[in-house]
Amino acid sequence: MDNAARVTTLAGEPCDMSNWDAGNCPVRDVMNQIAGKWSTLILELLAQRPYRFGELRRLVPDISQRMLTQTLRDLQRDGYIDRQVFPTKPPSVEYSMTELGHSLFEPLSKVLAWAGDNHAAVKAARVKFDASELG
Amino acid sequence: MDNAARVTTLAGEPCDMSNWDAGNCPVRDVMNQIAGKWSTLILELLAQRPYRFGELRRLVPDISQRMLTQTLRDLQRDGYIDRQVFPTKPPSVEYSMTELGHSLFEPLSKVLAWAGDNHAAVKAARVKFDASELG
DNA sequence: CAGCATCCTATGCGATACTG
DNA sequence: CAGTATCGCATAGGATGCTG
Repeated sequence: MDNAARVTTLAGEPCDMSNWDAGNCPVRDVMNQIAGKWSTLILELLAQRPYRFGELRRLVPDISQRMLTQTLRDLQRDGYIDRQVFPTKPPSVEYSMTELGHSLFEPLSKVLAWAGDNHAAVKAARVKFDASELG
Repeated sequence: MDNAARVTTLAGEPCDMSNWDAGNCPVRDVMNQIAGKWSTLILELLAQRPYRFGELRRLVPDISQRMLTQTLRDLQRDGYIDRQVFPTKPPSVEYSMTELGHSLFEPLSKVLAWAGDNHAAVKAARVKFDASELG
């Protein structure tokens, strides 16, 4: 086995790094989506309960409706959330998390919790690093 | 309490969404870094054992040395990895994961494992979604 | 209400060349 | 070997206006 081209990941899965393009490597293919600027926030909200488009917009005030639409579409495309249209007048659209989404959010929520618990340590590391960069 | 501006996240932490800029929201501040194209890959490698710059370069053949340098610097800045210079000739630099990095990688590795386990389901969801977009 | 279309800017990232 | 410096592109994302 060519050690320079193939490595065993901690997840226990061999991953051919000479072909680690986004479509071929599960890690990169999946992470690329949830790595978006707003994806984790939307997932965190929809993990609690379904929300309508306008509710999400109000809950995340600094998102443009362009990005909200696009993020929801991408998450729906990957199977994490469902989109249900109520043909009322005016129409209303409700987004909810799928089973696949919940199963992703289970480990993901641990990372988000880690971020909350260790944000101070990370910020402290940055200050220290930036200080040592001077002089 | 203004429900439109404040919500309780699943992590159990109130997060003022009217001020959810990257520097203020732990989730966004931490995720923004590990969301980079190469961060999770480098973390996955360094979680196993320390590596030198050139080794990482060979293990991830399609990364430019510019991005490898920048990714390593960013991860070091956030306190996830250490950089030790051996003043040999030619010099050699070894990167290793810190305790903070390992504590982050513990939950993160679960997400990466999820990606490996559910990559097929995600790809299937995409095919289904794209098909329903036509006609 | 829940979008889509258009335009524009910021920047992540790659390619190439040079250095202690 | 392990970087830095410069250039250039592709795309993520924001602002604004229009629609069923």
